[in-house]
Amino acid sequence: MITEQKKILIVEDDFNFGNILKDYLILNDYFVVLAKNGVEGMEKFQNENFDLCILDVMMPFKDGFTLGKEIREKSENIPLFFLSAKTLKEDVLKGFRIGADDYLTKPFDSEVLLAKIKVILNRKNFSSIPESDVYEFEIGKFKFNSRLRFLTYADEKPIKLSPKENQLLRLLVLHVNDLLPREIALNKIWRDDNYFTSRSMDVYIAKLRKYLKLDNGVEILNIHGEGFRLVVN
Amino acid sequence: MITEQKKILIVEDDFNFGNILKDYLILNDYFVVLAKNGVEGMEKFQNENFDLCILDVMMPFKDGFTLGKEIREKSENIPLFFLSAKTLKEDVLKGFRIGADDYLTKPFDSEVLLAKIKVILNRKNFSSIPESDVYEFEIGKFKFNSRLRFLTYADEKPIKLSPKENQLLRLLVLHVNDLLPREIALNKIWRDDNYFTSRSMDVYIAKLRKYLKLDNGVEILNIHGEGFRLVVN
DNA sequence: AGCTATTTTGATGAAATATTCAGATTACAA
DNA sequence: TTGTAATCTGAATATTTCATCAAAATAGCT
Repeated sequence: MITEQKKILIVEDDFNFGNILKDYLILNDYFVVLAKNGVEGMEKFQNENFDLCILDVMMPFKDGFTLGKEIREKSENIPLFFLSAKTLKEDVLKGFRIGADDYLTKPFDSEVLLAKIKVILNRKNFSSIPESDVYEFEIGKFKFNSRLRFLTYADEKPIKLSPKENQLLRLLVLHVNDLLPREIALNKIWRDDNYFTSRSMDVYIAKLRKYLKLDNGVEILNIHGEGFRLVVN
Repeated sequence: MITEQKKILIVEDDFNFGNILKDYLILNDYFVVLAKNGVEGMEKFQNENFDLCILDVMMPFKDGFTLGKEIREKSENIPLFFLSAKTLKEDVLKGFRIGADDYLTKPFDSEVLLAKIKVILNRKNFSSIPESDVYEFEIGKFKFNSRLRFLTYADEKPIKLSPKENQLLRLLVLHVNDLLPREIALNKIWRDDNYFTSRSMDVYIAKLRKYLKLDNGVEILNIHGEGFRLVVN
């Protein structure tokens, strides 16, 4: 499925509990990053792009509330759950005042947590239909629709692109006439940069070249050791 | 105050409890309507426009789950809370499966409920998007009424659609000629995205295709790995 | 309760897509 | 020029996703 896994940050100092939770969410098809304290949590949050954060409240050095507040300052919309053994009303309310979307008291049922995660991620999804995303391009005499995955030459009938072909062509177009570094493409499309993914990418470059041959003002050049370049004139 | 009061529907058969809750929310600047059973609740829901529904689960005649399901059929997006003394995991999960946004077990703290209400009503984009209540469509030579669940080809006698067929066709029409991502359809109609719901959706696509075959200017195309596309020319 | 319509589940095969491999060719650097 | 690494591309293989059918389960109705 091309629909990307949602990425969840868990910050939890209890190693065991954190890992169980992590495994459970992974099992349910989420991409999970586990940080074992507030400092590390903030670091990960800054460097990666998450769809949801789950924070333990009681942690040494930097507690969950403080971390939550910092996260809210950086991102006012990211869904935020607190986990805590503190069931005191005052703590719960504090969590919400900070901007939590929910506050789960330990022990909680993992399936219930999962249900809540789904609810909130779906809501976010629907509200932000990325209408602003560009998905129609011109490449010489081609028209390229990366949403419908069509590549159309003049009045010919559209060529259907596979997801990978489509993603790769889209990246090339976004860098048109400029270098698209191998590394970037591999990490974005294959989420990994190794010998095999690199070979795979070569195969897709070959396929795209075949399609683009229709217009000889368009070609994909290789920049040895660097990446590829889509040139249009 | 510039921001209009949000309108909340409470359905609760316990007269005392219902009124206390109502007064508390009014005190906190919400406009509140209290219905004392499921039937009355549905009636109010149909005739007025609410921003949030809070349903007691255990009620005579029509229980909260049933009511919740009916409300969800009418409105995919309206926030829905269940209140219940039933703390059993299975009940909670059932609530979420119906499409609840939260499930509060009695006794609960009113301030916590208030906090949760605020969170959900403040969620960006959500309070104000008027739900599309269009229900008459043309699909090539077909007329499609998603309220009556009829699909009519020219002057033939109308085909009755089942609820799921109807919902799916409606989503397709709303995205006509454009991609309807699997994920979106599954989350909206089945409230879950997994292997089995996905198989189920395929079955319904097949059914719809069979109906739509009458007009060969209309078809449902698959975009591999992405979703479906209703094309009309 | 018993009947009917609807929905889910599971299996199977087909189609589409992705990866891997092998043998060439090309680019680069010493 | 010569050796090595990088790239190219066709073809074989593997994997994922989709279509279809029929049985089982569920929900709705009288």
